[in-house]
Formats: sequence, C-alpha cells, structure tokens
Amino acid sequence: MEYNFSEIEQKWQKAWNDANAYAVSNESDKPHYYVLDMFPYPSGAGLHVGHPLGYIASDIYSRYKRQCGFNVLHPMGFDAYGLPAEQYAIQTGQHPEVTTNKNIERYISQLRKIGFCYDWSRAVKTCDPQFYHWTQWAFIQMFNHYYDNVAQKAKPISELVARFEREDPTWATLSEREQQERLMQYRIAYLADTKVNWCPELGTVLANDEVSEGLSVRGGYPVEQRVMRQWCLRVSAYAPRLLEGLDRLDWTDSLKDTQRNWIGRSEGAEMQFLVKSRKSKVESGKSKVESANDDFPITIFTTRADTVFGVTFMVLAPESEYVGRLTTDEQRAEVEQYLAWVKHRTERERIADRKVTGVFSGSYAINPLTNAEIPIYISDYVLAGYGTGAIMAVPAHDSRDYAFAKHFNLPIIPLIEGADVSEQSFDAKEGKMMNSGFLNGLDVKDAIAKMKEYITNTGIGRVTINYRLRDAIFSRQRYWGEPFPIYYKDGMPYPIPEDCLPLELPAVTEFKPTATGEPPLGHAQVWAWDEKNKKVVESRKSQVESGVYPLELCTMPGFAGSSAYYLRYMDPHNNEALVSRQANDYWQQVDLYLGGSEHATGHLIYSRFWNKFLFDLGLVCKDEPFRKLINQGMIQGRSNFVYRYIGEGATGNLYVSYNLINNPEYKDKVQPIHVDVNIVHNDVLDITAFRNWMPEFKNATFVFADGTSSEVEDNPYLGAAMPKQYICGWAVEKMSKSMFNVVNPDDVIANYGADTLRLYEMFLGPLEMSKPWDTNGIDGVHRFLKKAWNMYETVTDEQPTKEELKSLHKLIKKITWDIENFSFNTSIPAFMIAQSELAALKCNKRAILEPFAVLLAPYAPHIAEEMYHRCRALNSQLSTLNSFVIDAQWPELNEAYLVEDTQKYPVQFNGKVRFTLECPKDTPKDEVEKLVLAHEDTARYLAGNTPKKVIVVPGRIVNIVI
RNA sequence: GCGGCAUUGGCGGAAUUGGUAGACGCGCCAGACUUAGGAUCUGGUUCCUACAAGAGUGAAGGUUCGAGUCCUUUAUGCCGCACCA
Repeated sequence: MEYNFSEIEQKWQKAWNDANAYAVSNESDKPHYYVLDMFPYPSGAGLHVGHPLGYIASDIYSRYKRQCGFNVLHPMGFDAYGLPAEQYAIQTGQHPEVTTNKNIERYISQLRKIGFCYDWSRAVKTCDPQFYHWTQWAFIQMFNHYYDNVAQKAKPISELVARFEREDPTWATLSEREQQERLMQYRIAYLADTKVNWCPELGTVLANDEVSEGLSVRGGYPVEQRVMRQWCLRVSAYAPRLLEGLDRLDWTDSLKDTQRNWIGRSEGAEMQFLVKSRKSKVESGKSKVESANDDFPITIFTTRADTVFGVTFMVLAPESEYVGRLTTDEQRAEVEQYLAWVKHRTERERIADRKVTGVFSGSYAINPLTNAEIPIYISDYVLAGYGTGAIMAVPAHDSRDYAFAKHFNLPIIPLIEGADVSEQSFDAKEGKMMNSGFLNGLDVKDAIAKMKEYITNTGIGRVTINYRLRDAIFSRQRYWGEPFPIYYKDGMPYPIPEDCLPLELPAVTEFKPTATGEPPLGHAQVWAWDEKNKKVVESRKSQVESGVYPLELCTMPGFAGSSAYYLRYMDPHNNEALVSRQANDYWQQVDLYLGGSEHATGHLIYSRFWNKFLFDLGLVCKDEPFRKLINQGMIQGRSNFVYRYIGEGATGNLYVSYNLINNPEYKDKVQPIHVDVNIVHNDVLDITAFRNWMPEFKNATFVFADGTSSEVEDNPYLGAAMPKQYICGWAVEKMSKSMFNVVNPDDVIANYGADTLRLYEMFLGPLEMSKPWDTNGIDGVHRFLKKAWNMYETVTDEQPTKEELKSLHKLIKKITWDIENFSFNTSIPAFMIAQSELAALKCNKRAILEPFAVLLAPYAPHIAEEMYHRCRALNSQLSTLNSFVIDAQWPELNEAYLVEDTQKYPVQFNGKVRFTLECPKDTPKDEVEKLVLAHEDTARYLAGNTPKKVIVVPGRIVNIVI
C-alpha cells in the first residue's frame, strides 16, 4: 500500500480537531508541564520554513511529555501589535486590525497543517481587549507602586505617602501637584523628561533594544536623541534581582552572559569633587566677599578609585545638569556652540565619527587627594545616562581620557610602576602603584580596596554599585498598540478605575500624526475621560464640560503585550484576573521556553521584570517566569544561481552549468543570477519552469553539465528523450524574497507531507545552531517514512524474537535520551537504523511495531498515529478511532534485552587492536584483566615480555602497554 | 576593546562520561531489475596508495596508556555588547 501522506495527515488532523484531542485542563492528578514557544508577530509574508523549527522541537517535547504521563500545557498565540501593520495602514488606509487578523488567519492555517498539538482554545492575541485589559491593569499597578530599595521589592505608593506624612514635615505643606510630582520620582511606571531615541521616519520613540547602531531595528531608519516627556518603567530598580536571578535559571551560558552584559553591573565608588567658586576666584576683593557657600560638589562614579592621584581634569556629559552652572561668562559662547553642535548630531554620526571633541567650561575643581586645581571640560564621550554623567579623568590609565588629554594638551601623570604612557594609556588593572601618596607600592587591586576604605572613612564619597541597565521608555507615538489607562487632570496623570478596564483602542481613520504633531490617537473623535460617569466620551467635551479630561495619546510599546502572555495562557478566559491563584499554583511557571536569542536583551528582560513585579505583589508564585530556555538557531536561506554568459558573442540568453564556470572558455565570463529555489531540485534546474519563470528567460539556452548545448541526449534506446542536467551554484544568504530563496512550508507539505517536513527540520542539524535550509537531503528522510510505512502492511500478533526486541530497545534508549537532551537531529538516524534492522529481519510483529509507532509519534505524529491504529486493528475491540497515540504511554525499557549478555573487549597492544575478548557482561575489571593475560594471543604478542601496564576501561577497551 | 560560540570527507552533520573518528542522510561510483525513469533494491565511498603500509578532526604545543573531546598559545568565521568611566 502506497504511503499517501496527504490523506493520512488530513484524516488525523481532522480526528484530533473533532475530538478536541489536545485541549488541556487545569485540573488534573497528573504532574504538570508547561512548554512554550515565543509567540510570533504575524507578518504579511506568512511563515517560511525557518519559523516552525522551534515549534517542531517544542511540539516533539510536548508530545513526549504527554506520552510520559504529564498534563502538558502547550499553547500558541500572536504578538499582534506592531509597526509593520501600522506602516501598511499609513500607506494603504487599511485598518491594522483588518490586516493583522488576516495575517493571523493565515498563520493559523499554516500552523495547523504542520500538525502541532496546541490547545487552540487557549490562543491569545495581544490586540484583543480581553487580553490587553490585563496589560493595562498591570500598568496601573506599576503606577500605584514604588520600589523599596531596602526591602528590595515593590510596595504600594500609599505606604510611601504614609512614610512622607510621618517622617517629612514639609510633605503636608506641598500642594497636591507638588506631592504628585514628588511621588512620580518613585512610581515604577512614571512620567519623566528623558533623552529618548526619536525616529522621525517612524514618528515615534524607541527603546534601547529597538535601536541598533543608530538605526531602528524595524525599518532601519535613522534615530536621533531628543528630550521628551515619556512614560517609563523603573526596570533599573530590579537590576540586582534580574542579575542575581540568572544564577538559578537553566539557560545557556551565552544567553545569561548577554543579559549580564546588558545589565552591566560594576563595582566602584562615587566621589565628590568640590568646584571652586569662580567668582571668589576671579574677583576676591571687589564685590562683597563670596564665601565658600558658592563652592559646590560634583559627584562622579569610578571603578578605579586607586587612580585619584592621577586625575588631571574632569569631564561632564553635555546634558549634565551642572553644565549651565559651571560655564563661565568668558566660555559661555564657546560652550553653547558646542552644545548646539552635539545636539544636532544624530546617534549614527556620533557612533561613526569618534574623533575627540569637547570644550572647556571655564571652571576648576579640587582634587580631594592632591588638592590640585583641575579644569572641568564638557565632552560627548561622557554619557549622561551612565553613572552620574560626570567623570574624573585619569589620562595615564584610561584610553579615552588619554586621547582627550593629548588633544587638549593636558597633563598625564603615570601611576603604575613601569607603565610607559608616552604613546598610549595603560588600562590594565595590574601593577604596583606610584605617585599615589599612601597607595604607593600597593598592587592595583589592593589599592582600589584601600582607597575605597579611605573614601568611606573621610566621607568624600561612598562605595557603590552601578548598573548599565536603564529604565524602559514605555510611550510610543503610535496608533496600533495598547492605550494607556491614563487621563490628565491639571496636567497630572491619573489612572482610570480598574473596574472600567479594558480601555478600548478608539477608532480612527488617519494613522499619521495630527497636524499639530500629536500622536495618531489625537485624531480620535471619542477619546476623553468623563470622571464622574466613568466612561470615555467625545474628545471635544473636555474643552467645555468640567469633569471631562483628556486621555493619554500615546500607546504602549510592542513588549508590553508580550511581557506577561505566558501567564495568560494558564487561564485565558478569566475575566476577573490576569490569572487565577489556582491556575497559577497549578502551572507555576514555564518549564521550557523556546525562541530566538534575538530577544535576549528585550523581551526576556522585560518579561522577567514584569514577572518579578507581579511576584512582589503576591500575584504569581514564582519570581522567574522561564525555568529552562533554549534558543533555536536561525534558518538561513540557501540561494541558487544560474550563470549568464557575458563573454564574446554573448546574446544574454546563454546560461552555463555551474560545474563548467571555471573552465577557461567561461572563467570570468559569466554573471551569477539568483534563481528561484523552488524551481531547482538538488541543485538541478527545471528548465521548463525556468523559461516560464520570467519573460527575460523565455528563450534561454544552456550549456549543460556535459558541456554541450543540445537538450536531448542521443538515446541508444527508442522512445522518449532524456532531459539533460543544468547544475546551479549556491550560497548561504539571509532568507528573503529578493534572493528568491524563501521556502514556504506549505509547498514542502504539499510535496512531501507535514511528517517529512517535521522530521527534516530536525534532521537539518543541532537545534541551537544556525543552518541554511537545504532541501537536498529531504528525499532521504521521505524515503525513510515510506520504508517504515511498508513495514505495517500486515501486522501479526506473533512473539517477537530476541533480536527484534534488542533493536527496539536500543531505539527506545536512544530516542528517550535524545528528547530529554534536545538532541532531535540524532534521532532520525536512530529511527533509520532501527527501521532497516527490522526490515532486514522481516519484522511485522505488533509487539515491535506498536512501540515503534509510539516512539515515532512525537516526531511524525500523523504517520505514527496511522501505524499505531494498524497495529491495534488486529484486535477489533481496540480499532476505534477514539484513542490516539497521545494516550499511549512511552514504552518501558526492558533491561534484559537492552544490554547484550556478553560484552566485547577489543584488546590493544600499545594502541593497536590485536584481538577481541568476549566475556559475560558483568565480569569485574580485574577478572577481565586476568582473562586477557591468560589468552593465547596475549602470550604471542608479549613474546616473553612482562606487560608494563594493563588498562581495562569500564567501557570496552583493554589496553596493554608492553 | 569586552563577552560568547564555532572550525571534523565533495556537502549537511554523528561520535552522549577522554576509549574502534567519519554514524545517518545527500551526492558520487558500480551492479540488479527495468520498453531509460528525477522509481526501487544491493554493494562501495576520509585522504594517499596498484597492494602492503601510512596520514588524518583549522594550526602549534601540553596533560594522558589513550584527545575531535581537557589545558595553553594561535588563526579564521559567526553572534552579542560597546566612548559604560
């Protein structure tokens, strides 16, 4: 019987669907297991073969866990808010919701064809009001909480208010507005004027992880710096816990390192440098006596406290609050010119052009250790966002300070013995100190410690830890995102009551910013908050009636919806809470999370932050969301090329086969042209399809692999002509439309079936590695399924032989190990070997074939399901379609057959194998040694010598050193 | 600059704890069956070599009875971060 994959796959997909076979309950006596894929953004291009790689792996693991008796939560959903749908809306006027829903439909139909065991009843999409209800709700909680740095957890803002009332007598004297402004500095979700990444082309701000090398990650448009009033999330407050939490996670080291790097903890010290009042300096006798009151301290952060003796100047970031205060009248014009220049530079220019720039402020500070007067400069190599935005410059031991000192001709004092700083700085933290007062002679590490002690004792500073991680900017001047549940009264933000959620995204007809430069929500007719009646009303009413206030016009960024979606799957239809206590207690956390490593510094930080916040509020039971995480590699494209002849007499119509392009007559006379990989099979071009592909190839002629141009080979037999082969070249490139190398899983499924696609994606290589999609091997995998299928032609109830059982048990052991270790690629060879062994034994016994199908089921569920039922059909009582492979338990290992009764020991003399000793498998090491020495071959090879050493390895080998 | 990962036949890749390197698949070669076909089956296929023998996991050292695997140095490629004080 033919392996009719499309019939089998359709039959079982329908059966699973009709029986609701993969619906999961929150109430079960079984142990729980939660397997999650990073949900996709449904792009207009649909899925290509790279997308399902991780989904297939997680599906295999889910099915396996289910077969092992676990209650497995394995959901899928859609990250539905995002820029592409909105950009498309701006261009076409098509509402993003329409486009998004269309794309989601397409994704679902593509995913269904691959045969995943998702519980579709739990599907979520972030743009659904029932879903973003809880995104908005979480935001309100963040607004209503502050981070208590002593307790290291979030606490209600009311507690902070109570503390102010109790401890701060000035609190009561503040106006409502002043109080609110003060609280704003503590809230976890807060409004602040911050320097943001502004992308003029997209008309919105972007978070740091959404910008790469001065360009937006989506679209690649230039990004500039701007100060704007924005919603921010106090992610930085959680930096210590985000860092420390990594130690308890089962993630790869590289991903943990990426996060550690991004969080960027550095131990150091803050120190105060007193700025000499310039007035008293410039003119001491003339005006009234300017006292030391005019002196003020600037705080700097350093990790090299040991180098204070070498500080010869200071540098402030151009955005530093001290700049205005420090600039002297004489320097003001120059400073302002510099500030203007810095401001107009885009981030990209700043990165590309790293020449030394800066300006003297006119002021001097006092080095607290040497009492030397040191000039204060302003330069954009000091970042406002890191540390205090001010540094002490040690040119001898910091390369950036060194370059600056050389440029401005500032003194350089070497502090480490033997360090030559005439050409470059000595940055390494090693060596013995000199020119450093009481630090002289100490090793750098000891000097740092001693200086920290000194700083603490004298009170000129304090030991502190600095983090690179910054607060997340949470406002987007965009339409297609979650609206903020916030309205403004007297310019101050207030959350709308929780029982009024969700605050639904209003309809608009224009997706561009308004004429006055407001975000697109400014176009909404109905977008104002009636405080008394607790409802959204027409925008214009806020102008006239009292009690009606404008609503926030920004929306939330993409990561808002994806930060807690894994919790929602636990309890997706709950209208009372994000997730019920009971559901959360049952599922606990995501046991296995699969997705790309590109989310390392975005989604995976934000999710952990969000989860920790909810944990602080006692709403979730685990403080980390994802216990084990695996990054699947990217699937690159494998492009194919034809080679157009452009040499002498070229007509532009002649294409040379790849194997010939280095021949003298064609070398450097051909031009590679991308050809659609879908009309190439195993690098052989389908000539007819090529001619029909595009008009310019309609009259194409070829030099075929054999070097001739005639399309028909002389045929010694009568009849049909033999088509000749044109070989294409290839290269690994990004999978994209313009390279004509996009492979759609639908096409693979149509030609080979979903089971072949699943198996082949796994066979391609290790899950975590990047690899090109190369269809050349797919036939081999498909052939395996066909051969396996043929074994189920007739199934008998005969007793299996020992050999057959051994083959099966070897397979059970291997597949179990593979799945537990996510080594899916090595399973396919194991199946192939077992299949060929069983076929050689002509095995058609149910006792073997039924477990074989069970083992295959996670990888190729449709064919396995059919095989399984063919086995069960032997017994008519079991032949109903109501039981599925998923009900069958993973086969138990039978140790008796797994291991051979005898063990073979290859015996080596000085590394060369001379004979093989066979003995009972449990023979102890020293017994093996005795048997080897007693062997007749041993005596022959020893030839009277005594062996120096006999090594019996627990595995197999016996090594004799003569 | 800092951090991480990789490097094995013509190709993708196996080798799970340091123990017969090259599993399995592709491709290629030979054969079988066939009114020749992009079907199926069988055998072969790291390199060098007529054989025997030898060499061999980017390179060079080291540890070990034994190294693709561990250590040191180094080369190349990929990824992440980057005036982070």
